[in-house]
Formats: sequence, structure tokens, C-alpha cells
Amino acid sequence: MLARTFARCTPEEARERCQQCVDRHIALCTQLKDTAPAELRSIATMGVFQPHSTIFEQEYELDHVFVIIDGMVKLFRDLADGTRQITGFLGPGDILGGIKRSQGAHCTAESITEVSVCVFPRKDFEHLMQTHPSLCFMLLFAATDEIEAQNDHLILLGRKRASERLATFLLMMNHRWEHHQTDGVVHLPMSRSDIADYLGLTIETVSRVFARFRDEGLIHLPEPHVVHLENLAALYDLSGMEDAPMSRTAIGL
Amino acid sequence: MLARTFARCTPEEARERCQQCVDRHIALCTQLKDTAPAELRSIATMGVFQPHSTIFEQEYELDHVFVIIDGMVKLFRDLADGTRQITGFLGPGDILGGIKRSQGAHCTAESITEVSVCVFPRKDFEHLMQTHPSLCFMLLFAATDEIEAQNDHLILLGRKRASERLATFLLMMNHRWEHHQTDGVVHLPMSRSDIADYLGLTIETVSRVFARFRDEGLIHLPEPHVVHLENLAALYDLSGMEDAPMSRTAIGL
DNA sequence: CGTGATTTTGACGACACTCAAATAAAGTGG
DNA sequence: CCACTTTATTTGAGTGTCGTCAAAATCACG
Repeated sequence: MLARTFARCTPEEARERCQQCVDRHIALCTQLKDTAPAELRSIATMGVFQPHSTIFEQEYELDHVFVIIDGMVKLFRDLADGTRQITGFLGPGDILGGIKRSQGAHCTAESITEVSVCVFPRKDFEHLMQTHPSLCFMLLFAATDEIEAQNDHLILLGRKRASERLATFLLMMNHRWEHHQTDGVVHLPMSRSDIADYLGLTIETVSRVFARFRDEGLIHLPEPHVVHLENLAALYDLSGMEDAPMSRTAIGL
Repeated sequence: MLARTFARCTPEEARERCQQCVDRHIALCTQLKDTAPAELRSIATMGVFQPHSTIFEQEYELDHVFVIIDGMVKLFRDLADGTRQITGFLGPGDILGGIKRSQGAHCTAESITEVSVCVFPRKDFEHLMQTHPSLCFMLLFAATDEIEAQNDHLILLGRKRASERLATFLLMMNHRWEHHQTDGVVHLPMSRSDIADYLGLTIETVSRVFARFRDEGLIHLPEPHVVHLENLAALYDLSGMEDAPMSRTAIGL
């Protein structure tokens, strides 16, 4: 099942991608000390997922740990009544997979764009966690950061109106992963349907709020997947956030 | 600030409570091996919070780790517009406090009932985490369990109707913490307002759904804080859950 | 038993959902 | 490169669920 969508890189490609990742300080191995980075690299392989391919699926066994090097992934759960809740969007540096108690995946992970990943066998990764406390410690802090991020998402779904939700979303997309200032120009690789499922709304409502923001001069929409944030102050005001969220490593399980 | 609401136990009381906790296998120290339990106990003190007292407050420094021995705590964030989102209810065995990267608390924690806790200074606790990988590992798994639980809460807020939310809530309250068969009789120590803020609804809507459940014979309400679940099958059906959620140690930050 | 807080019930309105159609974008084959 | 199909997005009209405002009933507490 994995092999269908997942293409392993050739050794040369792998070496190059790994070096790029290290240079840009993307993945967790760049933040560890001593022999940990080398040991991680020794159990790693690299691969690429085509757009819209399943990385893992809810309820199915989860025997890899992935670190995203490039591209964007959505995490979601499909419900019995046919609806879907997207629980997060993951990008470069974020961790995906088997760091958990149970065997099975809790969510489905699907690539939105082409996604290149660093892949670790779960068993080997767990072994490294136990022999390198610094790795375990780092993951624990990443996990608690994730809990706080989920809290913010919870608040968005529980207590914000549609316009507040979209404003929050646009600001989040503006601040995460972009290391340099693309200031105010946000590319949204996901569909309106994905945005709706993330924000707990329908596509129609999302589209209408986009239109309202455009008419009010808050944003410019040259094409559906490109947004220029023209009035950051107003968007912050709507979102209810006081400042940009802290940078972090997200975790998808 | 802490001293105002927090009463430390006398040594005798502390010893007795600690023993009860160990006997009932509540707290994390009962799940560790080697010298870890003893070392944890050596840095621990015990205390009691009166009902409706603040354990810690969002944005304020967080320099303790608490393990709840008895009672119920609510975790919430107050928003700029005066609304509130409760992110979780915590009970015996659950962990509360400074296991995180940043200094400040992300949420406010407030006791609902009288709450007795085991208290660890944050610095000492972190030191133990670094010297005892098994403790760190256990906390990481608790944290990933918490992430999955937050995902379920996310789905509730994003994709469920009022009646589905309340059904899910009642089943959750029926299954967590109660080590055994109080079957179908659930005590809800929190107010309707707390339930509403947890479910992303208003008190009026919560009250109306309670009334509808009562009229439809799904529950019996001898008093507002006691619910008899008369038709578990129908409640499960409404909630969208297939079976009882796994037991876990919750974490509040 | 009386006072204040909590919970319940009622009437009404608004925000977002549903259903439906039009428009725009993306993919396909000649 | 261009017609054609398919998919995605936008826009419109009407409905429903839940929120708001208000008052009654019940509960907790001194």
C-alpha cells in the first residue's frame, strides 16, 4: 500500500536533499547534539509522495515516522456521517507518524502538494528515543507545543464566527513555515473544501467570507489559491490574536 | 498568589494520601520503575484546593507540576470578547502544569470540587525527566494520547450538532476516571455554564438538549448534577462513537 | 424562610447550512 | 493551441439550528 504512492529517492538525490535540509535547519536532527544526528541519519531513507496521495490512513497500522522536508500535508478524520474534520496542515520540519502508544493511526495523512520526506522505521526510531534522552525530551516539548496549538484550534471551532476563523487561518498560513518575509503574500495549496473542513464550515461559507474580505479591502485575490493580505491590522483584530503564534514543530499521529 | 487558595497537608495527612494514591494506582509514580518513584516522592508535597480556586492562570508563570489525586479541575481560556472555551476536565491521575517549553501557562486551571494534589517543583521535576528516560518516555506517550483526545474534541466542536455533543460528553463523563461500574449513573460536578463552554454552546442550548434527552427517555435527571443514562445504545448512536474511549492520563498546560 | 444564584422554559432573530445554478479553472484529446 | 469535459469556486435564495433576550422556576445557602 505504501509502495504505490511512495517513491524512494536514489542515493544521490537522498544525499542532496538531506544536505539541503540540514543547511536550512528544517528537521529535528539539526537540533540534536552528539551522535544523535548521525544515528538518525543512519536509519533514515528519503522519499517523495505525489500530490493527493495517502501517507497513512486512520485505523491502519503505523510503522514509520516521517519528517517533512518539503511540501504540505493535511491531517484529517472522516466521520461516519460522511463529514470530515481536518485537524492540521503540516509542512517542512513537521513530524508525522508512529510516535505514540497505540499501533494504529488516529488520523489520515494525505499530501496536498508533492511532499518529500525523511523516513524512519518506527522500531528503530523508538529505540533511538530510549537511548537518546535529548531526542525524547525534544519530542516531548514538541508534543506539548502541539497540545497548545490544538487548544487554539479548539477555541477557533468552539467560540469564533466564520470571519474570525478565516482571519485566524490566513494569519496562521502567513506565519508558519515561511522563514523569510514573503510579507502578506500567502499561497494556499489546499482547496476551499480543505479550508472549510479545517475551520468547521462549508465551502460556500468560506467562499463568501473570502469575497467579503476582498470587497472590504482586507485581502486581494488574484487567483483562488493566492491571497495578498492588504490589512494585517484588521485581520489581527478579527482573529482575536494579539501577536504572531510561536514557531514550533507540529506532530501528526 | 498560590498560597491564598492552596493548603499544604500536614506530614501525616500527606503520608496517608500518598499511600491511598499508590494503593489505587492513580498517579504516574505508580507506573515507574527503579528509583524513580522514590525520587519523585522525595521532591513531592501534598496539598488541597478548595472548590472554585485558581490553580494557575493563563499567561502567568508556571513553576509547579501537579498530579491530581482527587477531585475535578477545569482547564479553560478566557477570550478578549468575554467568551470562554473550556479545553478539558481533569480528574484523578491527570497531570497539570509546567511540562512545557515556555514559562507561562497557556490555560487557566480552576478546581470545580475540592481537589487534592501531589505537587512537584518544576525545576526538580524537569531534572528528574532528564535523569530518568522512562519518566520522559511515559510523559511523551501521555502527551501524544492527549493530542489524540484533543483531536476528538476538535471533531466534536467542528462537526457535531448540539445533541451529538452532549451525548458525547455524557459518555465521556461516564467512562473516564470511574474505575468501575457506577453503571449509567453519572455525577456532573460542573455547572451548565461549564458544560456549555466545553461543548461550544450556550447554557440555554445545553439545558434544552438535556430536557429533550429526558423527554425522549435517553436519560433521567433526578437533579441537575446527576444523570442516569437510560439508553446507552441511543447515546452512542448519537455521539458517533463506536466504543468507549481508551483510558489515558490527561495533561493540562 | 428569604435571598441570590443557577437552571429551565419561551419567543424571536441571525448566522451559517442546504439546495441549486452560474461562473471560472484545470485537465484531455485532437 | 484550441474546443471540450470535468472539477473547483463563486453566487443566490430559502431554511434551520442555535444564539440572544427575557422571564419563570428551581436550587443553594445563610
